Amino acid sequence: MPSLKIQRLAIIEDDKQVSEYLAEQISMHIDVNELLVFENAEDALKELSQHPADIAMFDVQLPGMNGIDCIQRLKIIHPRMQCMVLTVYDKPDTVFEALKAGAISYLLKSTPAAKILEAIQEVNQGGSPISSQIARKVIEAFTVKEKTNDYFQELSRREQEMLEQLSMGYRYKEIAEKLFVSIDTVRTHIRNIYEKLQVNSRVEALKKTGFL
Amino acid sequence: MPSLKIQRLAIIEDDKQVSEYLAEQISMHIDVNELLVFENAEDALKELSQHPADIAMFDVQLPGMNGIDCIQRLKIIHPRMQCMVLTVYDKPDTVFEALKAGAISYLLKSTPAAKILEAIQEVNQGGSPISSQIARKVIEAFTVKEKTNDYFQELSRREQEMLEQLSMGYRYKEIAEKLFVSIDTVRTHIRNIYEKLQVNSRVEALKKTGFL
DNA sequence: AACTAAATACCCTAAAAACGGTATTGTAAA
DNA sequence: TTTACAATACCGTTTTTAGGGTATTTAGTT
Repeated sequence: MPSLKIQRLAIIEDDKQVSEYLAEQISMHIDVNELLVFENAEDALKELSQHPADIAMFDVQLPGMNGIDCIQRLKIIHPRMQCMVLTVYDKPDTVFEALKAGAISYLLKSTPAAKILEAIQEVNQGGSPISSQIARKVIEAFTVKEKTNDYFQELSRREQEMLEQLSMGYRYKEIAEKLFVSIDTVRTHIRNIYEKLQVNSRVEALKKTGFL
Repeated sequence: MPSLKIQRLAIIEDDKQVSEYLAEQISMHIDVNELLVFENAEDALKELSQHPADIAMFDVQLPGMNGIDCIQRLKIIHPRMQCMVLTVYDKPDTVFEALKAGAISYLLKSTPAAKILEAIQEVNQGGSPISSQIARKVIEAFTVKEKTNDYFQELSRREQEMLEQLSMGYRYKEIAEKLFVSIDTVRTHIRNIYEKLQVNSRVEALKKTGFL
């Protein structure tokens, strides 16, 4: 793997043994200009808000603010900062929270050092290394989520058109004009859509059919 | 990694060079009882429907039926069969189709042999190895909730929360209850959101902030 | 100390959406 | 041919949203 240079890399980890070992391994094997180590999320947030790192590796459990909340805040300010999570927690909730917060990599601490170094390189090259146990959880959640789009198929052609118009933010009156029907026809179609989808508002209908 | 025994492993690949090389590598390094090689999806489907494998590795592009359709059919009959995809395609659509069909692993053919062998072991142990480039696409699709949208950033923290609630399909009354404020407060926030975003309906607001 | 933005809350009105029933026409399937 | 459904349309009523104005409190900034 070609080792691209990394400008600034940050480690946020309260266990000094871990952070020191990581820092040592990283500086030995990876070409990093600046290597920052923070012992808590607050310090990291303060510094990285001002001067973002290219890559930041977070522990989840930290004294005070946890790593995930810290990622969330930092990603708002610096969306291009690549945040990795390195933790002992493999609970699905924690994983999804981290990914939702903007983490691009999720590794378990049981991962051998060589793999972690490899993962840093992969992140630097636009990859998204995830422990395979974690990946399974993500995929399982993903497949469940994607299946719901069958609802759209159950609607009639005209109903699908109506829903598309709704997704574009038009009002009943506007839809009626665009599709050359009366406003009551639009009403009826949408009522039937809600009935079929078992919802009672536009946003719910759009959610259920995958528009949202 | 402890090498658990694999009873039946199948390779579905039309390029004989690839399949022979894979078979050789696998039989050299992994403890497999039966190693089956199929040159097309039809043959694999016929045999594996009757006698499923523990793990099956599919190429996507095959003469006749493609690997993904084959996985889909097989997973209906044998849900516990672990299907891996090994392909040159990293198009998001192909990846999602494969995962939706029930594939539990998605690797690029550029992956070195050692990694592929490792991946087989991981699948055998309940993991879900995915090339890190692929993982990024999955994660990005999974976290469509990218709040890096400029308009979204212009809103205050509370306004962002309100918008999130709207995106979940809640009514003002429900939002008020959930966030422990009066319905009038919700109204005011949403009025201010519309003002800032220059829109005049929920769906427009959700579109503009990237929720839709 | 004055200013500002954010969060809270109340008032009112008009427009839009949701929910209900019913009916006609055409077309396609049983 | 009867049934079923899709698409059209009209009649209601109630609830929800959108819009406007105004005001208080708190926290942060100048």
